[in-house]
Amino acid sequence: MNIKEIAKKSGVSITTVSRVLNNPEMVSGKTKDKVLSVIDESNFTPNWFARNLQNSKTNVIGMIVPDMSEASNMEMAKGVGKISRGKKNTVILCDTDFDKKTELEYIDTLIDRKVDGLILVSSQIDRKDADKLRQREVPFVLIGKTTFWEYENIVYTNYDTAVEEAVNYLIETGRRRIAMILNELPVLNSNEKITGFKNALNKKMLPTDETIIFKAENSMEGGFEAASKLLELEDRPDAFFVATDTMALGAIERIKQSGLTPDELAVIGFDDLPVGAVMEPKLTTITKPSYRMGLTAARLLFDLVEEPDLNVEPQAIMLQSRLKIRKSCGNKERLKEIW
Amino acid sequence: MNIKEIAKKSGVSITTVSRVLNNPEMVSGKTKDKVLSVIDESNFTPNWFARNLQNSKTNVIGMIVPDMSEASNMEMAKGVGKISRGKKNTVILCDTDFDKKTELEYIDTLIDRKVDGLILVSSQIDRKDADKLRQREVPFVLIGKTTFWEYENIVYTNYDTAVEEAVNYLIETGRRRIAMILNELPVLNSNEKITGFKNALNKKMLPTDETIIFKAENSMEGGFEAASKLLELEDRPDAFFVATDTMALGAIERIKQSGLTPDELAVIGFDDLPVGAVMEPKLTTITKPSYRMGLTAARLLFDLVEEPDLNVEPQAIMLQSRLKIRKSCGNKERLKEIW
DNA sequence: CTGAAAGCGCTAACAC
DNA sequence: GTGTTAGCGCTTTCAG
Repeated sequence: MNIKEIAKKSGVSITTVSRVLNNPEMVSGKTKDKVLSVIDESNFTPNWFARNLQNSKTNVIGMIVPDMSEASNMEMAKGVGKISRGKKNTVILCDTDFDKKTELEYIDTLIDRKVDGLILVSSQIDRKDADKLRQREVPFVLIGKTTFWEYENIVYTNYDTAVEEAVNYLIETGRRRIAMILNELPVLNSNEKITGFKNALNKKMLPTDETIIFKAENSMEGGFEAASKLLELEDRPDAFFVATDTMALGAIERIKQSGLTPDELAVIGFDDLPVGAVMEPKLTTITKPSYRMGLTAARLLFDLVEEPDLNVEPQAIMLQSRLKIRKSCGNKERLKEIW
Repeated sequence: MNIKEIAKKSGVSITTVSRVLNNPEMVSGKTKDKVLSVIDESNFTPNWFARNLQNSKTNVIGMIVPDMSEASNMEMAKGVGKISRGKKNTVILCDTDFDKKTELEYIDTLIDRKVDGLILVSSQIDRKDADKLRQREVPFVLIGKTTFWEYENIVYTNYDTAVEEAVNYLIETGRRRIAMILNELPVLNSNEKITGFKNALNKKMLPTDETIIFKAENSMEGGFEAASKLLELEDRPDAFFVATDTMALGAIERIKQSGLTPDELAVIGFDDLPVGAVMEPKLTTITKPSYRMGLTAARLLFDLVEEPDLNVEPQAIMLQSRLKIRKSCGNKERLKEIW
């Protein structure tokens, strides 16, 4: 079923059918109705490829994430999907498994597919890659900072200051030897967390002890093992800042085995996984507005797609992460806990 | 940059260029090298739409899931992505938010986009929809049973007998009044779990008490509230079978508040979320091979895509779910616990 | 308001 | 081995 047959059945030219589809206001009421009814009963939809051969928009956007099994990435994807659906767009979602080469390959494939725009989450591309991307004239929006984010369209959250706030809280509630358990990937995100961590210590004139900053795999096992090593230290820390809730779950499990209480050893995580609210002790964590970051990034992208000439300054939009204090830090007396 | 320019630069016809791209064995070594080098330095990639206008394969498959934030769905997606990537295919992933209308819309859009095949997870389509789909000649594979799965290509797991096994375990360890907390969505999956539940009771000649089968929203809050109501019953159950781990987390939180121990009130969940292994008490649950289901479904789909004429009988592939016993059921003496 | 005709970039008969 | 040419299904000038 193609436009030609529709034209024949309706007794008009293919041009007219095409216009009914694309510029209905140019067609008289009667012919329009006739053509529409024929289209309807033949249940015809125009060939997408033929259409796009003429180089209009494809109504497809690409989204690349490092890991689909990370809940926060999928929250973002839901946000993006929400907006896209409203715009009658589809989203191609790709998972790079944290591999930069894979990311670049996906970008190529997607551009081949002539996606109208790209959303890159925790991207590993560098400035050169970004410049190349710009030459290809595909608008793109980053979620999460990259090495060169200053003049890009980007939606990010304040990993650094959020961590700083958390560590600050630990210090203010009397902790003096604070260890960090850090996810290795994505690198940048991890670096930012370190920065926040050190800033907090510096500002309070506390020494930074690099030997109690542990890198670990972002899994419960990773957290468990890192915690094990930290607990065996002679000069045992009195608090852990753990850079992801997933690792924090493992760390807490290990701490429970050791018999230490939150008052003896505080733990703060990062991500606000739902489970943190029901575990024992409930996990103090940092909550990040993933879904809203997805919404925001998609809206920004569609602005770029729809008005490519507007040529506004690149937008850097920061959405706030914030500390959620729960029992895993002890201090019952000063605790207003939130589910 | 198009094939014509490449042809001119290489001093050959466009046909030859096309052949270098698609049937290199038909071209002599020298011309091939020449053309390839030109292609390379012009960094040209053939227009995907023009190519697909001739109706070959698009190398894109569609995958539709009810909810991207469900971990098991994303495990499946990872499995599908793994296989697709090996086949140089891309995957369009869509989230229906459990809405049948949305699912049908996505199916239409994807077919419009001429995807080579479709993977439908926990699909809500009925036999009529499936027949329509078949008329459109797009191969599809279901993951998880539908209302009419008998003669379809499908990868599923034994929700019913897995639940039966779990409930059986409860009975054999002395539980007599077993309540069920059930996710409402996806409906079919939920129905199967009920079947397994009732079968277990029937086979042991225990009465089924419909008043202690509670439907709940699949969230921790849903589980928490259902558990609350169940705990207030005069004739309090001595075990909960909770149809998802997420709800089980909420239920256990509520039970802990009540002070009851696993020996007084056993809980079994379903899904084997990683967190179940570190919570207190560790959650007895049913583990489902999501990733492998994704792999298997994708392999099956590509078989259909690559050999559409083979016309083999539809394949129904069952991958086994199994019970993982941990402390949330009490019975310390008979427990071999697994992380 | 409508139609004829020229492409869009590529593939695939069909010749040579 | 290579080139000529006719489409694929649609949009878009350009003429009526």
